[in-house]
Amino acid sequence: MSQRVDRIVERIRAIPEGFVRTYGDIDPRAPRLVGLVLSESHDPDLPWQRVVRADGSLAKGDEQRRLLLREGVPMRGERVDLREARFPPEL
DNA sequence: CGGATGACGCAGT
DNA sequence: TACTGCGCCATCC
Repeated sequence: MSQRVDRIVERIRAIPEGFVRTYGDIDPRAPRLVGLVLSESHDPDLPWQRVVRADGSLAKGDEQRRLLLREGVPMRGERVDLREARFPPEL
């Protein structure tokens, strides 16, 4: 796989429990690729539920919502409260 | 070598 | 807030 994909996987792995990051935080130039990687990966150690859209909405609906609530991620309705739960993007 | 396609982002309306 | 259009990058055809 490309090193770009490796970087994406690394960054997803690095998201701590109770926090989330957006597709754009993980790869600003290719957010859609982030989604593709997640959809293809079957790795149980990849915390896929911690990757959300830029507005806090969830790509995987209810299941994702349950998992996030279970690890204490603050929600506002159907979306994650990013002001509280966003893990800082690297500069 | 185009063209379409995704767990998307952003600006404009 | 919702919807639209266009940009983005690796892949697949």
